[in-house]
Amino acid sequence: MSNVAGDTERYDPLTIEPPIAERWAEERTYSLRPGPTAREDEDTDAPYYALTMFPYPSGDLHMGHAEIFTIHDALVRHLRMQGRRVLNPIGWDAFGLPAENAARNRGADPKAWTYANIDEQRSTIARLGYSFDWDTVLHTCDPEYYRWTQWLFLALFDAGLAYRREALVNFCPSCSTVLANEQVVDGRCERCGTEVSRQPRTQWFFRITAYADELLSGLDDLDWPDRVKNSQRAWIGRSEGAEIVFPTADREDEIHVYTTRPDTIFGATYFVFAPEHPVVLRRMAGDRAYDAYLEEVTRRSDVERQAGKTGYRLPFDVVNPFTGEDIPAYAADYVLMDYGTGAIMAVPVGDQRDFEFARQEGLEVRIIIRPTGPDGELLAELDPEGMTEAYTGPGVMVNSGPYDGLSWEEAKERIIAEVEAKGWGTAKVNTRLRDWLISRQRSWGAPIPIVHCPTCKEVAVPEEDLPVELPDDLDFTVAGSPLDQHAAFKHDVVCPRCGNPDATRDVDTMDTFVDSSWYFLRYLSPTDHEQAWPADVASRWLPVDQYTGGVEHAVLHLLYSRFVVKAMRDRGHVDADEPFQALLNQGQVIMDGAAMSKSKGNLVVPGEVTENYGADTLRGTMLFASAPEDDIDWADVSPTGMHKWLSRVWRLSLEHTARRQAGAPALADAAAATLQRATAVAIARASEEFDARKYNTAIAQLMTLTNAVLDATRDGAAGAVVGEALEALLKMLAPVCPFITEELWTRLGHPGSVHDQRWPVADASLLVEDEVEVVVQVNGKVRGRITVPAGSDRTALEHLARADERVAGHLAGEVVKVIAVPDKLVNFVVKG
RNA sequence: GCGGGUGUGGCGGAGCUGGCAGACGCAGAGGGCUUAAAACCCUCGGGGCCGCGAGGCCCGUGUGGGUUCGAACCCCACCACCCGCACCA
Repeated sequence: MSNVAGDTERYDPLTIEPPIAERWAEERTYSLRPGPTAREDEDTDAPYYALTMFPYPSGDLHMGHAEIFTIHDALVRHLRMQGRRVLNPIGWDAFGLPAENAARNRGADPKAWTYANIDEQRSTIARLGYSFDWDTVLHTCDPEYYRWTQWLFLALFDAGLAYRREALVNFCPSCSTVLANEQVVDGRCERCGTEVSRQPRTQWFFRITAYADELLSGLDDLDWPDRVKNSQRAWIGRSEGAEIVFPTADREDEIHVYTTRPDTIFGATYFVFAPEHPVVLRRMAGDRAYDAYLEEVTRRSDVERQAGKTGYRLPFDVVNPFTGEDIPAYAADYVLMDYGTGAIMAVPVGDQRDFEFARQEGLEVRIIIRPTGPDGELLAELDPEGMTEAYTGPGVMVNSGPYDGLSWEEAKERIIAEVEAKGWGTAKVNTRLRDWLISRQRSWGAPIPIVHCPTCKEVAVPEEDLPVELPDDLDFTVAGSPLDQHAAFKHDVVCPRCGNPDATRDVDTMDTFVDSSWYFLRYLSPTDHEQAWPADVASRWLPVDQYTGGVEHAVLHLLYSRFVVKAMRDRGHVDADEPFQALLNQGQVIMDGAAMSKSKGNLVVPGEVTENYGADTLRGTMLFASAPEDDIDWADVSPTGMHKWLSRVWRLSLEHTARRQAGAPALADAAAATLQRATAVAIARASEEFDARKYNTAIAQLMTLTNAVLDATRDGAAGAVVGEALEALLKMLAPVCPFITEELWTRLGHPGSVHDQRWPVADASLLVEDEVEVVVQVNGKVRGRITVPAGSDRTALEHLARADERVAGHLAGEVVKVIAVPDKLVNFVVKG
C-alpha cells in the first residue's frame, strides 16, 4: 500500500498513532508532577480534580468506556491547556462476582483473571490516547488497597456506624449471597435477575440512616443532573407526620404507629400489624394457625406480595385514642416491618391500600372528609357504599369531633398538637432509607476485619494486623462460600482481646460498593503505607471538581460515597462535606436502538473502530455525534465522515508546510482579512462551546474554520495568516484528537507538544463587525434584509428599512407600530 | 399510581435572554478531474405553489388553544416516547 497520493502524504492514523501512544505511556507524559501530595498547588491556580468512574475489569474496554473516557479526556486536556493543574487518575474496581464466576466455571484463578483483564484494558486506554496519570493507579483487589478498605470499616465500627444484627434481608439464591436494598430492582437481583427472597440472617450494616437528613439537604448545593438528585431524594424518601400510640383494648401493650395523615385518625376503623411485629409474635406464640400464616407470608416473594394482600384477624382489639373505640387488629403482609413502626392505623376512606383491604375483609369505610374543589367550594359528600377507591384529595373534616369543618391541613396541625399535649405521641419525620447491608457471602472481596470470639463477641482486628489477606488457595468448586470453607482462614486465629483459640474470623467480604465508596480518596496517595490518605491533602483536593460516569450509579455508588465522606469528615479525616461537586452522566452507546450485546449480534468494540480508522476518528465521532449526556446510536453516526474531515486537516497542514518551503505567495489582503476574521470567530465560538462542554458544536466550529482555510488556500497561497489559522485549529482540536494534532504540530515546525500549548485567545478587535445584517419584518414575517452600520439607532433602522424595495411593497396599509432592535431586526405592524 | 424528562428535514443534531428555523455533518442527487474507479474538488438540497429567470407567495419545530409586534423557546390542555420510584402508611 502506497503512503502517497498525488504529491501529499496520505493521512494514515494507523502509522502515526501507535508510536505516539507508546511514547506517552513510556514517558508517563500525563502524570501530575509533582504528585497530588505536593503542597505547591496552594500557591498556584486552584487544583482541579477530574474523576471518571473507574472501570470493572471484565474483558476488554467496550464502547461505553470509550464514550466516558473520551468525554472526560477532552475535558481534562482542555483544562490543562488553560493552565489548570489537573489530577486525572485511573484505577480498577477489581473485586466482584465475575472473577469468582470465571473461577467457578472455567477454573481460572480470580486474581490472574482480573489482572489479565486489567492489562488488556490498560493497553487499550493507552492506544486510545487517554491522558490518565499512571503514577496514581490503583486496584481495589490489591492488599495495599483493601488493607485501607478494612481500615475504613474499622473506623466506622469504632464510631458505631458499622454494626451487626439479624434482619430480614434480601437473598439472591443464584448469586448465593445477600444483597443491599439498592441492589434489588423490582424484587429481583440487580446483577442476575433472579427473584430475591427475604430471609432472616445476621449481617453487617453501615448506619447510613444516621446521615439521612444531611444526605437529603446536601443535594441542593450539588451541580448534578436533576434526575440523579431526584432519584436520591426519592430513595431517601423523607416524609412528615406523627407517631401515635394506640393501646391494646386490654391495656397490656402500647402500639406505636407512624402516619403522614394524622388528620384522618377519626376514620381509623381497624388496625394492622406487620406479620413479624414483635408484639404479635409474643402474643401469638404457639398458635399453630398463626404460625401457618406467618410461614405462608414468608414464602411469598415481594413480587407475589404486590399482586394481592393477605390478612389474619388477630384475637384482640386496639383502641383509637381519639374516638375511644375498640377497633379490630389484623396482621397483614401489606404492612412492612422495616418501615415506620411496623404497625399502622388503617383509614379506608383516605388510603387506597387500606380501602382495598377493608373491601376484601368487609370492614367499615367511615367518611371523615368532605371533598372540596379548587376554590375551596364544597363538593358532593362521599358515599361509603358507592366508593370504588379511597379519596386522597383536599377537603374539610366531618365526623371528626371538634375538628369538623376544618380543612384537612389545619386538622393535621391541630391533631398533632393534641397528640403531643395529651402525651399520645409526637410529630415525627420518617425516611425510607434503610441501613446499608455490606456483608456478602462471596470470596473475591475485601474480608471483613472482625474476629468472632465466644466470650468477647465481635472484636476488631488490630490495625497493625491489617490487611486480613485473602488466601491464594481458595477452592471455588465448593457449594456455598469458599472463604467459609477455608479452614486455615477461618480458624487459624485467636481472639485479639482475650486470646481465646476458639475464635473464628468473619468469613464474609464487603460489598464491592464499599471498595468504590472511597477510591477517590486513595488516588491522592495510593502507595502510602502509613494511612489511607493524608487529611490535609484530601481537604485540598476534595470535593472532586468534575465526576463523569454512568447514570446507573444515580443511587448506589453516589449515595454510598456521600455517606463515607460525611462519616470520615466527622472523624476528622477530611473537611469536605461532599465527594463530588459536579456530575456529568454521559449517554449510552447503543446500536440500532438497542443496548449492544454479543448475543444480539450488534456489538461494536472500540478496537474494531481503531483498527479501521484510528483512535482520533473514534474519539471525534463520539464527541461530534451529540452532546455528552445524550445517547449515541452507533448505527446513526459516521466514522467515515470524521475520518474525511481529519484527512482534510492533515492535507491542508502538509500542503501549507510544502508551500511555505517552496516560497508560495501570501494571501491577498482581502482573503487574509477574511481568514483572520474566520479564525478569530472560530476561536471565540469554539472556546465557548468547550467551556460549556458541548463538544459536538465545538467541533462544528472547527469544521467551519477548516472550510475557511480550504477556501482561502484554493489558489495555492500560504503565508502567516494561513499558518495562524492552522495553529489555532490544531490547538483546539488537540483535546478531541490528540494524535493527529501532535503529529501535525511537529510537522508544522513547532517544538514541543501541542498539548503543552496555551489555549488560543481570539483577537477581540477582529470580532467587532463594522456592518451587520438586519432582518426586516412586516407583521412578524421576514420581508427583507438590510445591511447597516453596526449600532445604527432605531430611527436610522426604520428609515433604511422603509427604503428597501421589497419591504415597501408590503407597507400598503397603515403602519401602526414599528419595533426596531438595533443590530437585529425591524418589524412594521401594519393594519388592514 | 406518583415524580422527572424529551418531541425540530431521510438521519445525527444546531438554534444564546422570545427576534432570519434547520449551523455543522451523514446519507442522497448533479457536475469536475480520471482511459476507468477510488480518493479529491465544486454545486444543490424542509414541503407546496407561481415564474423562462433573478425571484416571489403560502405552509412548516408532536397535536389543539392562548399570550405577544414577533413563539421551537413563555402559559394551558392533550398525545407519544423515555427514565426514576412504587403496598413506604
